[in-house]
Amino acid sequence: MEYNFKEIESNWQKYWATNKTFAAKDGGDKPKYYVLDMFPYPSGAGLHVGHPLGYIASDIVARYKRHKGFNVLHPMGYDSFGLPAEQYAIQTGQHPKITTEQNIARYREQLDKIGFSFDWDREVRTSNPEYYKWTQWIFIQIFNSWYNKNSNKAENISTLIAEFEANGNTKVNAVCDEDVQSFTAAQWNAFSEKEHSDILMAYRMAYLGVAYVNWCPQLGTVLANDEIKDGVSERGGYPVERKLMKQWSMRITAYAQRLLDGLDTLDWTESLKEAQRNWIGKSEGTSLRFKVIRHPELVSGSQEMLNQVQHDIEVFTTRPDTVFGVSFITLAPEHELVDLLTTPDNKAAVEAYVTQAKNRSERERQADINKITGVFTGSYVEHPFTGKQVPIWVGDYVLAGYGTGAVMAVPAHDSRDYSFAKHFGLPILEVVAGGDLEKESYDAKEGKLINSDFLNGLDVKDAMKKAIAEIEKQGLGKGKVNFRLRDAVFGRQRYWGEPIPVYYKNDIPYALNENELPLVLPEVDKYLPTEDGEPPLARAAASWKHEGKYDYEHSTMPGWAGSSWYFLRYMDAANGNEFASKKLSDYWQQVDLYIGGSEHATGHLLYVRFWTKFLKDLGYIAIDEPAKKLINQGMIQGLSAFVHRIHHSVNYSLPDGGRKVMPLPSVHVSKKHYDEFKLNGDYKTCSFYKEYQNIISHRIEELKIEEKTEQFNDENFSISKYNVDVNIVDNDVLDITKYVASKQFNDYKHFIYENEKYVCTREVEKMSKSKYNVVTPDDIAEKFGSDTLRLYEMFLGPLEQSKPWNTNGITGVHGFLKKLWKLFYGTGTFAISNDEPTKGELKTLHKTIKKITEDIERFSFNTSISNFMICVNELTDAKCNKRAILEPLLICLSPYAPHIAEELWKQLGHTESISTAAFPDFNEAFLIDDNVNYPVSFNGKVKFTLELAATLTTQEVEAIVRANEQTAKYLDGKEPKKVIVVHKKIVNMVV
RNA sequence: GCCCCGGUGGUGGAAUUGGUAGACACGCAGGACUUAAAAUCCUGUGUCUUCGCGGACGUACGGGUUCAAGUCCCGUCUGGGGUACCA
Repeated sequence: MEYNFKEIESNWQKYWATNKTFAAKDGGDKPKYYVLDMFPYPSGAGLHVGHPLGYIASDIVARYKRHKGFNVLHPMGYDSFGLPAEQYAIQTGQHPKITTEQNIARYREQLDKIGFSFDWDREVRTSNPEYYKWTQWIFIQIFNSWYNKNSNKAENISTLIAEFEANGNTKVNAVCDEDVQSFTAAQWNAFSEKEHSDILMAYRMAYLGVAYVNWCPQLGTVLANDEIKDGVSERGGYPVERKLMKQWSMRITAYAQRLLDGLDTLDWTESLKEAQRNWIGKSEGTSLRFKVIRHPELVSGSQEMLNQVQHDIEVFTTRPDTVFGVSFITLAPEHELVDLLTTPDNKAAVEAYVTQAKNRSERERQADINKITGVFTGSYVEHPFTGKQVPIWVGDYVLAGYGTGAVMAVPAHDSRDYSFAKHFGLPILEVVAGGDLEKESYDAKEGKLINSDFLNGLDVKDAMKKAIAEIEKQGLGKGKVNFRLRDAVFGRQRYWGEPIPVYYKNDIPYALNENELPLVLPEVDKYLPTEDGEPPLARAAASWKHEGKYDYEHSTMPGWAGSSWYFLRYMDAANGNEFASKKLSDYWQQVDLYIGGSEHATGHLLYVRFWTKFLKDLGYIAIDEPAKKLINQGMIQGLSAFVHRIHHSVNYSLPDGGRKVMPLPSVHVSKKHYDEFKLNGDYKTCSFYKEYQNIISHRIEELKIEEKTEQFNDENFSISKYNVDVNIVDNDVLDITKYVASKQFNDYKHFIYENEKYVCTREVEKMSKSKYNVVTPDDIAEKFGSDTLRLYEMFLGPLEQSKPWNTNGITGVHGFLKKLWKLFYGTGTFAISNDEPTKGELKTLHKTIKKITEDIERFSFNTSISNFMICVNELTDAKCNKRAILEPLLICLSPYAPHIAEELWKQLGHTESISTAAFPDFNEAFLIDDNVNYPVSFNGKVKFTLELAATLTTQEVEAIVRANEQTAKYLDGKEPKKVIVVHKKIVNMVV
């Protein structure tokens, strides 16, 4: 019987689904293991061959762990809210729910074909009200929380209110807005409800606040920093501008330090942890206040202005050691003191500058990042140590949102300050020796301090300590830590997302009660903003109001809301009373292995860690990191194929004196000819010229007859390349029949071959429809079967590495499966022997068990495929069809190629799925060799090998090698200086 | 600019702890079977040199440590990814 993969695979897929073979048990004696793939967004294009790469790897681990006696949780679901479905809805008017369902159905069909061992009973969809009910519930918990710096935890807001009622806010140590006023208990108790709400808002972990946001007009929504790439939106590539807006945000910054510290406990790749560290961006330094010098013209102003001018300018610096090098202060254009400090002479210039700077979009700002702009305010501060006057400038290289929005500029030791100073001719004061300030600033944190009063002679490190001590002693500021991480904007002005469970009564936002959840996404007539710019939810029917009268919040949650806790829902997917019961989340704990793309480094993977820590703080779960181990699978790029077509026309004279240009028949040339032409440029000297001439000469002869002319000149010759569908290219060779049959290329039927084949050129590009280089898993499964697809995707190379999809080697793995099949069906019918295996056969088997186990444990799937091949090659050579060998081998193979393994397992007489079989134990005894093949080298270069008994001691080995006749040849009569014998490894003689 | 990860035959890649570089697979060449093709099987295949035995070279480049380096150290080049006025 032939290896009929189609029948085998569809049979077993049905069997697994019917018997719920891979349903996880919520408890039991077995240890648990949780393998998770990153949540897919079901896009309209379906899966291409790159998507399943990680799923195959995680499936191998899941199946392997089952064999190893673990209770495995391996679920799958869909992150089904999102922009593409909504954009499509706007264009077509079709409800995003419908598109989403269609896309999910297509995904499911494709996933099922690959034979994954998912527990589909636990499937979740973020757009499902039973799911987003709990996303909303978590939002409410976050809304009802504040961050207590004393306990270093999020706590219920009631503990904060109790504190306010007892002591006001003077003793509270909380993460909150910068500008909270202090109040006493008496004041608090006298405040109105609105005032209470406003004050609490400054402390809530989910809060409504005014902030600069990234506004994307084309998408009609705000975006988070991680949703913007190169100044344009990640989805769609539209421009983004800065806009001051009232927005729901999450106080993720409260967790900055814990998010940073937690990384050290995680088994994630270093590059991913680095990316998060950079994104969190911790920097240690000090705050420092500069006293503003009263400018006579400003002093004569109003009393109010006078009071405000007495404000100090506070800066944040990581280089307090360079304080004597300060030669000016720069404020961000948005800095609140800019107006007040600007003298009348400078008013016009400053106002113009500030307006222009504020209106610049993110993209413009990035485009002329090297353009230095700024303006002088006319005011000065006093240097805290020297008492000298230091001018105050405004410059947009200073960011309003970071630190205090003001910097002390030390041009000698900061490259940005340096450029600014050079451009505007400001002084550059050297305070750390070692640089050449004519050329550039000296930013390195090493060297001795000079020109710095009490810091002179100190190293940078010591100077920093001393400077901070002095600043603190004089009350000018204090040591401080700053993070680059910003609070996460949580509202989106879009339709297709979770409604934020909040309503407004008398302009005060209230969270819904838990028993009012879910707040179901209402129907709307159009998926666009309203005429006055309100989000689409404002289009909902007039009855969509809380208690029939109060407006609900009109913005929806961002894409990352639903994916920030989905790993918990899988633990208890059907629970209608809780997001997940404590009992089950205690049982499943955290994800043991998480596989997904590195593009989520600073988005999803940061948010999910944030929510996990939050839920832990409130005692809902026991763990504070979502995933212990994480692997980033590499991207699979497309490998485009090109054909090369000659464009050739001749320009000739007609007998009547006129001229005419006539194109010649278009001819395809194979890769070799194209390369040759590219190299020498003159087609007439190329090797294909003769053949080409044969093709076109007919046409030229015809022209001669038609037009009665012989004068051809001004030839125009070029070769261009065209994308050709990669699915009709096999090992770079074009299937001419299919190519000619394809509509697009119908007209060009002339080919110049090489070795009777048409060879395409190839290039690595992104996989996309327009480049004709998309390969779907369906195509491969159809042609070779899913087991081949699974093996081949793994065989391609290390999981983490990015690589182009190239089917050149796929026949190799397919051949391997056929060869395996032949071990059982060597004679044409199923034949298996119950004989005792030989020593050699046992060695082959146990070598394989050992390698496969090691390979899976270190996620090196490509090498395990090679090891299987070696094993089957050896067993084929030994003509081995013994049950004692083949049965354990099938179990080893079943995580990789489950369908064929199940089928042969059944043929062997088993009635239960192979997935229930225990992984074979490896026995060292079968691997011990009697002999060792010692390579003998001279000066490190191997010259010959000697097969010696393994029991020999190093001394004995040395004696034998010395006595060997070949050794004498290489020693040439000399005594070796030294002989190194590494037991069972190598012999090296130094001559 | 800064940070991270790479660079090994014609190709994908292997070499897990410093111990025979190139496993396995593709491709290519030759052969067997076949009327023929497909499929299958066998042999060879890093480069240079030699009729052959053999010899020399060889893991981006230049140095170093070591009996021994793809592997460790220093410097350079180069590809990919992340990030960017974050004070």
